[in-house]
Amino acid sequence: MEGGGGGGDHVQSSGGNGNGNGNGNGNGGSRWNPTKEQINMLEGLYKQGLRTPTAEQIQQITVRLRDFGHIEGKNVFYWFQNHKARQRQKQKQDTYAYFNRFLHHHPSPLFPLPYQNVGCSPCYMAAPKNEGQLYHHYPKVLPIPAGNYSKRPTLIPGSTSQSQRYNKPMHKNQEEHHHHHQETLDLFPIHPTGILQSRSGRIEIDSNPCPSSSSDQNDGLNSDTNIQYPFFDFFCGKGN
Amino acid sequence: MEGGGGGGDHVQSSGGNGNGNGNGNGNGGSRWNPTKEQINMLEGLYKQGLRTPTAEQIQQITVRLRDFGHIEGKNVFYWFQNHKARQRQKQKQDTYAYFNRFLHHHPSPLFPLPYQNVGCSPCYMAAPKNEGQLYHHYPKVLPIPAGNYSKRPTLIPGSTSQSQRYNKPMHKNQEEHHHHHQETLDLFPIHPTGILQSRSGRIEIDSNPCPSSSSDQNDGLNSDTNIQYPFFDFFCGKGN
DNA sequence: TGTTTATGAATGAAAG
DNA sequence: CTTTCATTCATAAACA
Repeated sequence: MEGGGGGGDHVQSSGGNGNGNGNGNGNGGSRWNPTKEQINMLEGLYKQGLRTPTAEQIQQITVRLRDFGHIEGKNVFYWFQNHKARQRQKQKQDTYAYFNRFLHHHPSPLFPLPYQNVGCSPCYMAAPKNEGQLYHHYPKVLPIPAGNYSKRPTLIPGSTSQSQRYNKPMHKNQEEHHHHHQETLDLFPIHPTGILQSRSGRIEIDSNPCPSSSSDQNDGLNSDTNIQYPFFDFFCGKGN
Repeated sequence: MEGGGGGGDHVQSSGGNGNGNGNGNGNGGSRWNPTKEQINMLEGLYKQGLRTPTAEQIQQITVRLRDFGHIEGKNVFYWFQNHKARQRQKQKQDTYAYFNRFLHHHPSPLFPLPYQNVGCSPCYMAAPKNEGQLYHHYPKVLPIPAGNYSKRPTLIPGSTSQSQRYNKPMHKNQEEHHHHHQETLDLFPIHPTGILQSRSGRIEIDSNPCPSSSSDQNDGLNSDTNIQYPFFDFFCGKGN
């Protein structure tokens, strides 16, 4: 939408065609190009209130829409994401314009002022420009005191006292604290020969060349599933 | 990776270093824009098994990557978070798609059987060039075909599952899967009156009275705007 | 056919 | 860790 907004109407004649999609088969690699039917259905769902379908819903929708042309789950997902975001964006502009007018010259009291909180809260209320929807958007609270990111000082459950986690992004201050110290040794040892055995924080140098736990799922789990001894390899440019 | 969409391919040959980032110094309002080298290194670490670096590791990595452009600890932190989450999402979607096909043979003359994988992994899913890799985890295949697949309505490459609790909380009893008449039932119910249950949070399958947990902050609409009961209307052509 | 608009895709950042 | 939001890139489609 950055384009600014024209009146474009992507009418794509997918009329009776099974798929107006160019990549229908060859998988051309191009991006998904929804057919008119698909768009219609998606919009219908959106209008009905669907905004963030779950994975299952997405699958179901995908299956349904597949009758009208090639489509994948991610297409549906992205469609909703984009549509929602752009609707919001549009509305934001409208809201802005609305207030703009309002602020400039106070019109008569008969215009549909959303609520009473005009100008009381830092957040702006969406203009009443609902397309006959049952809901309105934008309750959105204002940007918070953008302080530091570490709002969650909690250690990862299960993390050992020693292995401190990177709770949250910190201020750009402390990170550069130390200059190039040699503490990088742990992670980026320079000696090609040995693997360090000290486990700094989470890095765990395991002499075991083949950890059995490679379940992707648990990777973030508290266990030290991540064995990253080979770091030095990577950074030393010597794969092995 | 960045190639596809957002990241774009801003070829920022970070060669000259300095920083391919736009936010150089002026306070940089922009977000971090990783250089190719940075991405490569991060991916290398990821492939080596690093998934949730500790604060220290993040520091070290940051310092190292800084040679290739501006970067902060939080960038590294977020990168790993996102990368991991998205890898997982992909996997999930694949899983869904897989089962989806599995459950009901989709008779699509147009689509050859093997189109399963979403062709989206521009970068991260690069070819299996694990030369220096000691092990990689890409479970890709799903285990447990037995049934218990829907442990949680997670998402697709981004699908969103908000109120996951509603999805299928009643498995406890049935232990194993169940008859999926048609996965579409949830989304496209056929009952004529579906509109009763005001707010089923998300699409609700069986008459589970989901609590009014408005946990989802929603994408912007305040109330649980996602009312999707009328889906059937739409898809049945009756609603409106 | 070149320019503009609309929108699919991706991903950094952050909230929950 | 999970989910959502915002921003940006890339490109098909519409337009002149």
